[in-house]
Amino acid sequence: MSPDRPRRRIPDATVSRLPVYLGILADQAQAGVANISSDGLAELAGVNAAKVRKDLSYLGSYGTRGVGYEVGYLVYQIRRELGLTHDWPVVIVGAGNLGQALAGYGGFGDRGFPVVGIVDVDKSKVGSVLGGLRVRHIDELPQLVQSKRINIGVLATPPAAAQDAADRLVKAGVTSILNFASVVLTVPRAIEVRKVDLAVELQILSYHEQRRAGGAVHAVGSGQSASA
Amino acid sequence: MSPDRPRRRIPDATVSRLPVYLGILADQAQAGVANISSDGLAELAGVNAAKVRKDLSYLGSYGTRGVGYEVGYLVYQIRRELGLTHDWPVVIVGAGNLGQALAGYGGFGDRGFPVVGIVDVDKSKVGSVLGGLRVRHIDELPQLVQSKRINIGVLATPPAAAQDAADRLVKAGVTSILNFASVVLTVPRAIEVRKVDLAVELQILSYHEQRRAGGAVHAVGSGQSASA
DNA sequence: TCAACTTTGTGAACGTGTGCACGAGTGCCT
DNA sequence: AGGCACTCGTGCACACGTTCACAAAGTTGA
Repeated sequence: MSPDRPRRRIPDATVSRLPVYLGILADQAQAGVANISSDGLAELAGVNAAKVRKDLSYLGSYGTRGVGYEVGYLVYQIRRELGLTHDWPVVIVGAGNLGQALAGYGGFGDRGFPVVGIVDVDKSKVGSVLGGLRVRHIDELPQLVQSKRINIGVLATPPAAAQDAADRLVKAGVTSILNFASVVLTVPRAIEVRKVDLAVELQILSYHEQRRAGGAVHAVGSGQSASA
Repeated sequence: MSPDRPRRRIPDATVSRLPVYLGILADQAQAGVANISSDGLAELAGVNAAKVRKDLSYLGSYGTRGVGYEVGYLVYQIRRELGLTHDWPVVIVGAGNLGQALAGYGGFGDRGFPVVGIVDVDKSKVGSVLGGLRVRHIDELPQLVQSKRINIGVLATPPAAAQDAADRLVKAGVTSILNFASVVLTVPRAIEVRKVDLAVELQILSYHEQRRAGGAVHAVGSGQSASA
């Protein structure tokens, strides 16, 4: 089966949209929709239809001209390409405010990323239970990563501790890191890091607010008329 | 005041890096560093030096050739351009797992985005106190936004409730939304939305992991061979 | 003062991403 | 069967972002 190897490189921009398509398509499948056009999917995803077609063309997955794409098949193809055919266990480093919330957040396991461990340096936190998981000491990280075959680490420490935690994750054998700390990490080239920084996001919004205020002025005080 | 209007448009890519530079520069200032070269800043930010110079050139802020940039002045300029010369109060919608964590997370207020309100539809949650703030009912949103002059809303509801919450935020007068729900929001064009989606980030990491496992190999092998 | 050295600011080339426009299949209806 | 309506796949042009390379401008030291 699958004699064709869709081993082409997929552009980063496309990779970051595939999960969005996947979510929408899964919803549609749930709702009993069998087929969807690039136009329909584009509308639901808030993007251009041509972009959807081009994105999907990288999958080697074929739609049917005149009809559209078969939702189920597309879901399968995207899952396959994203490596979602099996679960990816993750470990959370940092059992503070954010770490606790992430551990308790159901959205991870549901999506194929079960949290199988949570560690912290602070020994006073070790032993407490979060989201059904006992917090362990960070020294147990290598053992944990090995035994549970963990590839992905979630970094939820304070900024000051982030680099050390990242080093430990890498040394333990993790190859991808999702970094919530407001810090630029230094890691070996082979390690994939994605940063989620709330402060940065807010500051970008602030930029636009400030620009709005300074730019299209003399609407300063009063309310905004909402449209549509 | 300010006879110079640096009113050029700043590219999106640059805007999203300015907060990173700002964080680093603030640290440097704290540490007593007076000047920094584009090279030095680039290294700390993990980017190319030419990029740093081009980014900073959009500020109209001038470095000194042969010396570099004055850290304090740069901090001031970036803060000014990002609109961080005053606080931006924010309201959190959704007092669930994530909303609670965000409310308790100190990083917001510290960075100039004090959480001045948190609301939820669920009346059983109304009245409880999170991070020193009483949870109010979402019906009080318009009043809250008006009285506290809130421009930025943080959406931390379950996916199903997100669009309704967004509509309410917009109607209440909020003009920027930070969306943590895994949903594509439909809002008036004038509203600025930024999405933070943990599931998407993890799926992107998964793609790279999967590629790592399948790519280097020529193990055309059937099904999925567990890797590593 | 002058020469050697450092570092900025930016023009130009290159690479990536986006969107249009249209040829080429596919299904439906007569 | 043939024509029509629909929708995919993609070549092409354009916009945006990144990086190089170098002149201009400054500093330092003799």
